[in-house]
Amino acid sequence: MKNLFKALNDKTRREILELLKGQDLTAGEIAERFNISKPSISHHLDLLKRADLVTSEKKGQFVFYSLNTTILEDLVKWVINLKNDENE
Amino acid sequence: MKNLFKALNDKTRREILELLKGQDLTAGEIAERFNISKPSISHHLDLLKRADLVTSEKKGQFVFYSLNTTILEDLVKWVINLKNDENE
DNA sequence: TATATATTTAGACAAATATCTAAATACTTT
DNA sequence: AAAGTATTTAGATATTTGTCTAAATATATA
Repeated sequence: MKNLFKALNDKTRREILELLKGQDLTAGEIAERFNISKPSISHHLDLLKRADLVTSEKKGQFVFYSLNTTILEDLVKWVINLKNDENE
Repeated sequence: MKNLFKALNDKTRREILELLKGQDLTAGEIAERFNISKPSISHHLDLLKRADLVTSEKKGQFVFYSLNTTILEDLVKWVINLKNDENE
């Protein structure tokens, strides 16, 4: 959970996730969408990967990134637990 | 959303929310549960309040804090949106 | 093989963050 | 009114974080 909350606590990273919602993209394609250097984007992608929010696959010289939403189930569970037990 | 993600990105603050799940507590009672100074806890409570995750009410010299989970609905919506549109 | 393209790694730096102690503020009690 | 309790505010400091440029690595192509 620690890595998950950390990864989500950045606007750029959240926007990357939203970009990947529609399609898989290469690191370069992702970087194009932001006014941020490629190394910085690479760093954000690394954090997203550590949080298991994205997966990556190398194809030739490109690295394709994909959204992985299964991990978000844990977040929803955490929230629901907080809401449900509130009045017990 | 910015304040919400920020507030949740800290173990102590998440634990404060879990404490408040069962009952309202004063700032001092919350501080007792952690090996952290009262001013630091006060600061955490301030961040939680800014994120609208807790509300506070002064009663005499005490300040009671309560959990507010309604704001978490926004978080769940954000997650669900990310999950749902994934393959459209 | 040499050069170009894609991406990551390394190192530096400024800004943000979590923590502390000391002091200020607010309320209660003697 | 003075002293005690509860909480917050202020200011300092070490750590973490987001960003950059330069360099390294990996793959493709001429």
